[in-house]
Amino acid sequence: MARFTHPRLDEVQLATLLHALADPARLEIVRRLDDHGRAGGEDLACGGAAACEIPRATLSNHFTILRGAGLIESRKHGVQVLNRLRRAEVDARFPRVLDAVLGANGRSQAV
Amino acid sequence: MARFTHPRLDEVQLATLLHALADPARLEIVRRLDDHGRAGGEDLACGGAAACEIPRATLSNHFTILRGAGLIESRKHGVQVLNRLRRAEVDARFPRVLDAVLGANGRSQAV
DNA sequence: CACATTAGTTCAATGTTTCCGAACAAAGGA
DNA sequence: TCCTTTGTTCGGAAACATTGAACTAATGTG
Repeated sequence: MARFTHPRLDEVQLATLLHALADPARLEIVRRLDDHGRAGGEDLACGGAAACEIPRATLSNHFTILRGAGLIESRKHGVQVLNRLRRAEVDARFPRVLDAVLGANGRSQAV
Repeated sequence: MARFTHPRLDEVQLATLLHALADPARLEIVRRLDDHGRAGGEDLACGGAAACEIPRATLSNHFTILRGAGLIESRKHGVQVLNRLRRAEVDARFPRVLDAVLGANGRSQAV
């Protein structure tokens, strides 16, 4: 189990970020991490950040993609892996994109 | 050659929109259509909206994806197909998303 | 300490998308 | 009529996503 690798955000392309967000499950994960972060909560484990119907192998893959896009940072903590949104860094690199994507269709509108 | 079908934007999911934007070639097409629209220009033919190195079959596919995401409207005009960005409709459905995506990495920053 | 449990990862098979050359179609010219 | 230009469609190869099963690592528990 290799340690996680997190890209610097200036290495991340816009298309990569958008691709990571272009999936309902991953969008949901990012939303939960964002909500959780705003509420001042601790980082979320993979299981807690996603809907439970998703198979674990698939989930693991989703988190890998989110990491690769610079969207989340993961660290091991006991049995679990805790994740947090790299909000500030993403905002600095792609201003307003996360706000728009999360806000535009946050909870107010039908998806 | 069937007539093009354009979805209503309330039928389009955020993930679908993001997926359509999550490709450098398509992002480039959308940027050009946007620039062109802002400049008050006529609609752009498929060929004119994209980098010429892309094979035509691939291009055609890109345009199909953009249409399916509600991002562009296409109409036949002689031999060519003219395209325009459905800016107002996309903005109404997903406020700020296009602005952020096009603006955040428009021409000022390195991609 | 041995054994079980829990949370994720890796592997491998399968399924789905994407890419693109080649053949095709339709609209104008020459 | 035949040629050219602009896209589309087809079909096979390549790339990517999904997921069950086997695995690993941390941490209980008897």
